[in-house]
Amino acid sequence: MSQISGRRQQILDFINEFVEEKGYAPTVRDIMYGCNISSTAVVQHHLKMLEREGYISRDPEVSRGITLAERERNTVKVPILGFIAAGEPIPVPQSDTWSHDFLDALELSVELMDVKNNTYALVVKGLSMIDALIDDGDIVVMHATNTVEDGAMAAVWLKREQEVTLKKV
Amino acid sequence: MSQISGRRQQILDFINEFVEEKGYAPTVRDIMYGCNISSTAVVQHHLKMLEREGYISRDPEVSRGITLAERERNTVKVPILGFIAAGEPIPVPQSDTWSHDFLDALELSVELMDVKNNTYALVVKGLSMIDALIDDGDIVVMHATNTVEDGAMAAVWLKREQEVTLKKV
DNA sequence: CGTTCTAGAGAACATATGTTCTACAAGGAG
DNA sequence: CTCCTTGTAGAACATATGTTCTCTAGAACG
Repeated sequence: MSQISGRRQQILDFINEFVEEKGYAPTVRDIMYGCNISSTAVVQHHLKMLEREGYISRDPEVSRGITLAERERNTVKVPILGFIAAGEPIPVPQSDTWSHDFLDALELSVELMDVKNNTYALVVKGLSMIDALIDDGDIVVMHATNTVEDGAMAAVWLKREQEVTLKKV
Repeated sequence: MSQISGRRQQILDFINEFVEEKGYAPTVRDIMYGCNISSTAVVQHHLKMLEREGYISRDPEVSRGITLAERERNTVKVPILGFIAAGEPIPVPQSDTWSHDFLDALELSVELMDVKNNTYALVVKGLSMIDALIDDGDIVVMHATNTVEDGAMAAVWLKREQEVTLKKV
C-alpha cells in the first residue's frame, strides 16, 4: 500500500476505521462526509479505481457491500495444512494445495506479524523439538521460502517475532 | 446459546453463515428468503427479540446494520492488559479495568479455545518461566477465576488446551 | 492551442432496505 | 370461553444508498 494517491489512501483508511468501529462497511455517503468530499460521484470514482487495483471488493447494488481485500484487513486467515513430526519429512506445500485441503484456519493480526500470502500453519506432533521451545500440540506458523528446492523453512512461533529455523526435508 | 426457539437459532445461524460468506451482514429480506419466512415483519420481530436478549446488535435505519454479539462471533478479541514478570505480583484485573487500559488485543478463535468474558492476556517478561515452556516475549492467555481472593490463575498457552497453573500474587 | 485524462461537483433517479400497521391463528392463563 | 402472548402474514411507506449523467478545472502532452 503505497503507490496510491492521497485521496485513495484517505478513503481506504476511512473504510478501515469505519469497519473497525462500527462493525459494518460505510456507505458511499459515509465516505463522502468522512473524507470531506462533496459529491458521491467522486467517491464512486475512487471506489471503482480502488476495486480495479484490488484494494477492495464491491458487490453491485448492495448497500454497504464494500469488503476490504485481505491484505488491507487487520486479520488474515492462515490455513492449517497438517501435522509436523520429528523425523517425518514435511511435504512442501505446493501452491495448488492451498486454499483447499486444509484442516482449519487461524486468524492472525497483521500488526503482530507480517503475514504474506505464502504463509501456512502446522500442528506439532511429539516432543522432539521441545528444546526449541516447541511442544506437542503447538501450532507453528510457517513462511514458505520462494526457493522451494532447499526446503529450509522458517518457523515462527505463533504471535511472536522470534524466528526458529527448522531444518527439514 | 440454547434457550432460544428454533426460529431464532435458525436466523442466528443464517446471519453467521451469511457474514462468513459475504463479508457483510444480511438485510431483513435476505434473512426472510434464507429462512423461508414470508414476511419482513416476522424477521423484524425476531431480530428485535434477539437484540433484546443480547445475541445481536443493530443500528436503526442502517442497512445491513446487524452485528453479532461477541459470543456469537467465531473470533473474540482478548485484551492484552500488560506484562507479567518473574517476581512481580500481577495486579489482579478488576472488572473496571477491562474494556479500557489495555495495550492491544488478540483475536482468538472460539473453536480453538473457549474464551469466556473474563479472559485476558499478558506479555511475558524474562526467562523465569522457561521451564514451563514459557519464554520472554510470549503471550499468555489467562482466565480470571471467579474467586479473586486466592489469586491463583490458570495460564493457558496461546492456542493450546494444555493448562499451566501459575502461582502468583 | 487543442486533446486527453483525472479529480471533483451537483443533481436526478432507481431500488435496496428498514419500519410500521393491520390481521389471523394457536396455546396457555384465568 | 375470553384475554393475552407469541409467531406469522401481507402490504404500504419512508428513507437509505448505489448509479449515472452533465459540467468544470487542471495537468500532461504533442
